[in-house]
Amino acid sequence: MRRTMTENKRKVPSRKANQRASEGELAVEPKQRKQDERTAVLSVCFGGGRNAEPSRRLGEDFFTQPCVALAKAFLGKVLVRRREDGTELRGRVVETEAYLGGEDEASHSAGGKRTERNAAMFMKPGTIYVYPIYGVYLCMNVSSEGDGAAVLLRSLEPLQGHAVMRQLRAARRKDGARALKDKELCNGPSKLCQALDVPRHFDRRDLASDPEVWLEDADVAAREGIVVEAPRVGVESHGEWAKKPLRFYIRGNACVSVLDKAAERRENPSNLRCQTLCNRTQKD
DNA sequence: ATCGGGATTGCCT
DNA sequence: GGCAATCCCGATG
Repeated sequence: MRRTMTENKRKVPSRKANQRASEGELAVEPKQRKQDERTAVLSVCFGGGRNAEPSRRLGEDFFTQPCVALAKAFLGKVLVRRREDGTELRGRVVETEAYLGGEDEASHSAGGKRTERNAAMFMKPGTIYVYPIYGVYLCMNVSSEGDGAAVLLRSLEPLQGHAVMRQLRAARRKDGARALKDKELCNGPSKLCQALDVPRHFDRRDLASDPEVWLEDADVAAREGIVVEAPRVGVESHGEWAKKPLRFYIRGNACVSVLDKAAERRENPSNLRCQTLCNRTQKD
């Protein structure tokens, strides 16, 4: 079998490692847990901490809006992952991309193309679309209004569960590699899937009603003027659609995966800075 | 059955 | 900042 021959040589995580990472065998060391709790307290302070509220979960109505509007609306909201042991992992969405379907050549659903893989893109708004990329990684999208349209989640600012996230991410890295900084835990579409333990089989689930993953409203919303609009990442080969500003991120947030300085200057020449939770609590 | 490319990441220079 | 790793999916014959 070819796989067993190459298994040992791989630098990228083996299938076994992936499985391990998603089964939650990883113990959290006491030291890290302590740090985790401290950060969680910070989040509550800065975030407003209205925990008494019945539920901040966003429902179907939220997801039922046009793709670009939803991609922007996602910014500042909090993605929550509840694992089997009850652990809740939280991250603020700081970077998204809109994939419109139809005319959008960079979309998996370009030209209305519908396959087994991308079926979730055509399902009701709020449906999760998880697909594998480059053989080893996953990306998570959420269906919006519009046929075949979906929003790619690109980056999160970790808010709760840093230690678990770090474990999940480290499981796929070289032994002895340096520990990841907080801002590196979820600063990429596949990194956030690893850190929040979002598995492939979440594909076609409903973000509005699923018990293991949901989206929460937050007190710190992305305000007008702090959202940068830039071309999407990694779609270079898709002609004029590659240039359209369909990527959105929170200006100044340290957890954004790829900055576009030119776009930032274009939108606000005065070099405005936005301090968000991430910047204040990141130590690097 | 086979083939080509990809909404990425991590490691090395 | 370059580039290899790695394999699934969809297209094609």
